[in-house]
Amino acid sequence: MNPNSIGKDYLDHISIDCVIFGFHNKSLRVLLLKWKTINRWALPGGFIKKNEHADAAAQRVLSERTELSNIFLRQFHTFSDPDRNKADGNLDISLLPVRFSKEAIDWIKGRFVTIGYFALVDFNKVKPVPDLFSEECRWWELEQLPVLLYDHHHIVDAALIALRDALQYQPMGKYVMPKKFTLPELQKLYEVILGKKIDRRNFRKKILGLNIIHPLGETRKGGAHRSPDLYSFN
Amino acid sequence: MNPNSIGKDYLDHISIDCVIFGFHNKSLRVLLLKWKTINRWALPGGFIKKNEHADAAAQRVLSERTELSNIFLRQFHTFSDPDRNKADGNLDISLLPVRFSKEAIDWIKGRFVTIGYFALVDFNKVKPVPDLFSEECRWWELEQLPVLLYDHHHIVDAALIALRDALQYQPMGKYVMPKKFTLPELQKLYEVILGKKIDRRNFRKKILGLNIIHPLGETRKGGAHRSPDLYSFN
DNA sequence: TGCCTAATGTGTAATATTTACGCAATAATA
DNA sequence: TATTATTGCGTAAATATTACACATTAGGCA
Repeated sequence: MNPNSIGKDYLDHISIDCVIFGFHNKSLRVLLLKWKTINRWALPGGFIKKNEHADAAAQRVLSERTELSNIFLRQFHTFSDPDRNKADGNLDISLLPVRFSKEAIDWIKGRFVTIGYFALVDFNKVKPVPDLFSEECRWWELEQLPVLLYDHHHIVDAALIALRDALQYQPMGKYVMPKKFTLPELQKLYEVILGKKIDRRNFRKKILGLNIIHPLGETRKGGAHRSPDLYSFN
Repeated sequence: MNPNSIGKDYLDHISIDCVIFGFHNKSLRVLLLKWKTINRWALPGGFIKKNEHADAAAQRVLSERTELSNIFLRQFHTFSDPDRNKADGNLDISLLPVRFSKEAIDWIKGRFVTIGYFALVDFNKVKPVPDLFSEECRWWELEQLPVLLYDHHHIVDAALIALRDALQYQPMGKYVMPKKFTLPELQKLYEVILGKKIDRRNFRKKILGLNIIHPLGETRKGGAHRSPDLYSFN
């Protein structure tokens, strides 16, 4: 994003925000940005070009932050509380990057209706990249998020609920699991998303019955006990 | 809405559109507006005031069109195709109401990202009221919609899918059925929303098991055969 | 080397939910 | 009063979900 394009090339008062989910070490994570100067963590987001689809804008933000393309992306809700950017009362966005013009700063400080998306990515393939507003981009465990900018924590909560609902219909493990994985690993993913324990044996039966994964004939070595079989999505 | 407030009191490039569902004579219906001059039917919609929540804007539009308050309302998707208002290539919005200023007409002709809501109302309680752009407001059977403005037909389709999904989780008959109704009537509602036939006896078992309705001890007279019992939602 | 431990793979039984369908009761019509 | 079509009520079959027993395996350790 070009600092000079702020407030000119984009639609006014509309933004998109992405809750990017990854899975690593048995825990669900989201990719966050640390905003400059104000030192607050926030969701990756951006604006919509005057002739751009919001989905395209989200996909653009996603590729910029992760260096991935063709990411699983789904719009889940639009947040329009007129005071949603005032949740942080003591926060002055104008302290942000100095290279913005006064007009651009006024533009950014205005009200934004934001379209929320959630994305699913392979944790191992992501190369986190900060944007113009941020100095750092990294994964956070969903269970241990820092204080977030504005209403972003609320957006994350809503995204998780949307993901949970979606998982009932559509098996989306494909987008978050690495190429090779074990059934216990996949089960853990389901457990953290659904927020409940699942019986090993029933889970196996269910997933294998869906015919969406196949065994590779290999096992994951190195564990303390019996080596679990490795699978891949079809 | 005051014609002079167009393009001034509202957020630019953002609108809301409502798919208002009603149920009458065994069929699902939506409330549509016939736009002046261009004579095309469209969804009731409106703009968001500069300090207004989109939900409030939708509720406002809803009460204006139906003369009802406290309507069941749910946001389901935001439509952002930059060309969505160009689907009607030969349509010139500027032919619309003469009392708008040139600025207002330019504003309206611009791109709009629209937040889609669906609403459930009691058909019998609605008094359809046209808005500033329209000369008529009336119900249309979902199965026999006319050609709609822009991408509104697509919005209706998406709303129906959202309603269908929601009905699985939450019994929403309460909002569309009249105070007194029979089980076969309620069943028909489910059938038209879900798009499939349901077994009478299983439907009865399921609904009664939910403990959301109670018999009134009366029956609906006048039918050609056995009079069905009347129920109300709790 | 061989036992212990804990996790995985496989199977089966119990339970709950969904689906299918038979039959009696009833109200208008002829 | 018989006919007909629809409603109310009940039961059985099929399917899906849940619970749980037991054998297999790999590393740890004596």
